[in-house]
Amino acid sequence: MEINVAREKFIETWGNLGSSWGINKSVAQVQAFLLLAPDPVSTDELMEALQISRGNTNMSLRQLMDFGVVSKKNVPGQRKEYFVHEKDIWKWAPKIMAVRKQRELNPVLEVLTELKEFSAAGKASIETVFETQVGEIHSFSAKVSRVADKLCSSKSDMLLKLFKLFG
Amino acid sequence: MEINVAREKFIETWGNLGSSWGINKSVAQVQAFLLLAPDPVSTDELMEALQISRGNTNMSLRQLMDFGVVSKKNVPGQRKEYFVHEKDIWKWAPKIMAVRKQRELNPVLEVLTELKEFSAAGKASIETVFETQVGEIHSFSAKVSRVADKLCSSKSDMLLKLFKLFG
DNA sequence: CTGAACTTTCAATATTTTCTGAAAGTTTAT
DNA sequence: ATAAACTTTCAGAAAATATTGAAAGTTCAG
Repeated sequence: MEINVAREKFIETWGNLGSSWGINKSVAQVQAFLLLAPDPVSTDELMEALQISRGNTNMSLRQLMDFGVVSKKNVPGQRKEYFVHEKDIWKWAPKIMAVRKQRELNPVLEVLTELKEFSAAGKASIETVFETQVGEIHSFSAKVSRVADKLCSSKSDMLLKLFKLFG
Repeated sequence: MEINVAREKFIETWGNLGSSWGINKSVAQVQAFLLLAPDPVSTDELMEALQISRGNTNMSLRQLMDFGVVSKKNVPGQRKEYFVHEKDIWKWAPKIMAVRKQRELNPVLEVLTELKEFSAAGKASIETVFETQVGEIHSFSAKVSRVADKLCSSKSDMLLKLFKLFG
C-alpha cells in the first residue's frame, strides 16, 4: 500500500470513530493528520490536506488545544502559526478522557447526587424504584468517576498497572 | 422535590448524557424511563410519557433490545406487548459497553492491524511517523480491547475487582 | 502610524441525524 | 375467512449539527 493511501485510510477511520463517540469528525481528522505529521503543521496545510475550510480548521485546532493535546509551535522566521500534537499516546489519551469526564460526566454526577437526596413520604413502588435506580447509577458512576480520575491523572501510572493486571 | 419532577430530571439528564456519547437521545430516555418503571411498560405509555412517536418508540426499544438490556414481557390476558429493562446496573452497563466495543471499536482495530502491515521501502520521516503512531495506537487500542472484554464478560467479576483495586 | 500577513468569529448554508405518522404487516379471537 | 388489535417499516419532514467563507480582529515589520 502506498503511504498516502494508508494515511488517508487512517484519517478516515479515525474520523468515523470520533463521530460515533461524540467527537466532531473534522476534529478527529485534524488530530489524525497531526499525529501522522513529522513536523509542525500550518492551518493552510490542514485545509489543503483535509479539504476543509479555514473556519473549521481553526475551530478544530482550538478544540484539540482545549483538550490539551495540541499546542502552537513557532517556527523561527515564520509569521504563520504551526501546530503539533503530543505524540505519546499514554499522555494524550488520558488527557482527552479527563477533559471529557470533567465536561460530560461530572455534571451528571452532580444531578444524581441531588436526586439521591430525594426522599418520599409515601414510598409507593414508583418512589422505591426511583431511589434504588438512582442510587445504583449514582454509586456505579461515582466508582467509574474515581477510577477514571486515577487512570487519567498524569502523575500516576495507574493506566500501566491496569493493563498489567487485566490485559 | 416531587417524584415526577425528579423522574423527569433524571430522564432529561440521561438523554443528554447519551447524546454526547453517541447514543440517541430518545433511546437514552426510553432506557431511563424503563429503569424507573416498577412494572412492565407498553409502547403507548412510553409515547405518552416521553412525547415521542410510535415509530421512534419502536426503534428505540429495538435498539435497547439489540443491546440486550431490554426484553419483551407478556402480561397475561393482554394483547399488547410490554417491556422491561434489566435492573441490575452491573449487568446492563457491561452489556452496552460490550456491544458498542464490538460494533465501533473492533472494526477500527481491524483497520489498524491492516495498516500496521504497511512497510515502506524508503523510510522517509513520513513513513517512520506513520509506523510509530499507527503502532502506538494499535497497541494501546488492543490493550483497551482486552481489558474491555474482560470487564464486560458476564462470567467474570473483573469489574468488581477493578473497583476494589482502583476505586 | 500603516498596511500586509495572518487568525478568529459568526451568520448563513449545507449536511447529517433524528423523528413522524400513515401504510403495510402481523397476530389473534371469533 | 374476517376483522380488530397491535407492531413494524420507511419515505418525507423536522431538528440538530457541522461547515463555510467573508468580514472583523490582531499582530508586527517597516
